[in-house]
Amino acid sequence: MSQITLTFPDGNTRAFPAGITAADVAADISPSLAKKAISAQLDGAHWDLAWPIEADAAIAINTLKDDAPALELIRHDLAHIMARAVQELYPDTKVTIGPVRDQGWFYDFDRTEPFTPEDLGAIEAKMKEIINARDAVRTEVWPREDAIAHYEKTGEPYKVELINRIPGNEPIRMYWHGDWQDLCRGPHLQNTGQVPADAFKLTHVAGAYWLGDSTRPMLQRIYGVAFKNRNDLKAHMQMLEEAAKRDHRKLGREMDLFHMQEEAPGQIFWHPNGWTIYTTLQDYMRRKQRVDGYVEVNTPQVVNRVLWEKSGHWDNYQENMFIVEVDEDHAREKTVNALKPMNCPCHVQVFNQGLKSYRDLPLRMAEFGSCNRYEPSGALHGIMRVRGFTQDDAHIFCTEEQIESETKKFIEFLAGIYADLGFHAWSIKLSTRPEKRIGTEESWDHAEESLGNACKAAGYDFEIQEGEGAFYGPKLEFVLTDAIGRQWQCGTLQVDPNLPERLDANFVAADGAKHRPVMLHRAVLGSFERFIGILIEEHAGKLPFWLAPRQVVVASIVSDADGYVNEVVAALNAKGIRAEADTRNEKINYKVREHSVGKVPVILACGMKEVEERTVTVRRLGEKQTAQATLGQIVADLAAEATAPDLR
RNA sequence: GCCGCAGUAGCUCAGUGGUAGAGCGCACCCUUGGUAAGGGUGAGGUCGGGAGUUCAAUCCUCCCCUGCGGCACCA
Repeated sequence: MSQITLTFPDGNTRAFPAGITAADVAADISPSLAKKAISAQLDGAHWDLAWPIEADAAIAINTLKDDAPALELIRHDLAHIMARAVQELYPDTKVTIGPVRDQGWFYDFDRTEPFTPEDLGAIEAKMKEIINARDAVRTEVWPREDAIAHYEKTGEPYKVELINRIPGNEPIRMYWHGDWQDLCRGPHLQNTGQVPADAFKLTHVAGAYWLGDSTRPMLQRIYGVAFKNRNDLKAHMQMLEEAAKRDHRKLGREMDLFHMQEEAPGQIFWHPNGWTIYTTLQDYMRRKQRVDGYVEVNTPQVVNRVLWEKSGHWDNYQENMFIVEVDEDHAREKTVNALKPMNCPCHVQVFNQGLKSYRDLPLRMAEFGSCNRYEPSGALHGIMRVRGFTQDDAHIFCTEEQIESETKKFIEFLAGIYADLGFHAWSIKLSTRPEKRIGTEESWDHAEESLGNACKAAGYDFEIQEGEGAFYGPKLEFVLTDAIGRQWQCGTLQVDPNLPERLDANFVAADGAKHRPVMLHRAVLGSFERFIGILIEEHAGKLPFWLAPRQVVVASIVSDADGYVNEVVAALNAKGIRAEADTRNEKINYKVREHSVGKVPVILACGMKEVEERTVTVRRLGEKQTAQATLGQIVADLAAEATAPDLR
């Protein structure tokens, strides 16, 4: 029998017979390791303990202490355990796929009856039984035809389809624990008992299309989360509670920011408090854009279909547009218009007015463009995904040679804004040419290279998303990470040579001839509506002072102080600070609680002592301690604090 | 759009085949209280919309609308 050499993490090497398993290697090291072992890394690849090793390799034995492989295996085997539990409880159920995902896994089932929340409890109990049975996991590589025949016999058509989709050179691996059987590439734990029985939870059921294809059957997907121990599970459940507390829909109601109602689904009724955030943010963005060399325009909401036909939206995007038909007097046919779903075609119209010279480029044309899109009903979500919204949109008309420098300039612009708004963790993704595309390979090469170079020149790394670009050009996406670790794609920059072509935009170059400009579609926030939703969740409603809709409440402790309270409010208002008086017939405890719950950053309390000394007692949101300040001092301090970051 | 679940007072929710209830909020009164809910009284509901079953529907059935969780979508 031939020998192989395995190298251990400490650098030692040993010879073993070829075909030895990682389990044997672990047992050879120590019986305790053999028991604790869950899998191995073989030349970096995740390797099942039971798989034979046929060649020289670097090997490391994983135990539950190794987070990544441990969680991977726990979640993966729980998917199988859940599928077995489901089939034991509901034998008419057909299994499909069940991958590891996020903090857990899901498994899709085909069953006529819907799963109920009570069913989840029963499934969870059955899973615990299976774990406690400590059934050994066994896998075998089968010939493809045998596996297909097996699943045809057992009535699992989805498995047959999966096998047919596995590339020909890959082994068909059959999996068992107990008598239950599944198809799976592995690796797996040694037995079901290695899964912690108290660190997982089934979370919810939802519909999901087979293979993610909306033309295929809708399956039932059960989601679960799993960790290495009970405490981690508990921490995860607490994180979910925290996210629920931060939900902008809940805070929006509590802080009286906005509401939505069924006569206008996907559109927002902004209340005074919410609109204050909106306009404060918009004023800030407008100042930033002016400083950065943008011109601002405003273009029509309702535009005849003729323009949308020229721009290509009518063909490609019609089902997402609000169509407005107008029956004009004596007209044979109704005039057909659409609410603009985006601003770019209108911006080209502005560009096309008059003759443009190369000296006009780059031309940075911004609009806080109100757009309406008929989003699918299932996509709507609070103010994050709506049908009526305003983008911080701009189009940079430039030459191909200017793409790189304009992109670099934009990245720096965006970085400054994210920093001002308190977002320090963000990353860039570069989406490259998709399979279905227009344009020459040379222009794609140049555009992709320009975007990549611009990132590097600005000092940022980027991740490539192969084939994810738009059909007309590559794009950058800017992704924020929020306070509780969630990611939000906000900023974007897309290279577009297509629309100038379709709408016949041109400029006179130095050679005296007409040339086609390139458009860079770009946004920093994305939409104000969505970004404000993100801000609310990021700060759990406790917005920075300059953005807070109600910045200060001045509260009287006794009614004899009411006059002085009004004087303090007037002094603050005179400096542009959003301050209100609370002179209601309530105790100071009550007022403090109410305004704390309402996320007012500063409460100034005034009793007779303050009236006599012409001071205020300052209480900051989230702080138990109070401080004294003179009236003049607090007005000056808060005025400084209320200044937007770009004006400091 | 698809699958599932839900819709009762401004908010959070309970409830019943015989036309509804709590807490908070709101209004008024008492109370002038020093940093997260002082006390009392009162007003407030076409039980999401429509149709059906029934002597009788907020409750049962069907259709629609909206929301929630996913999926698909996000040019």
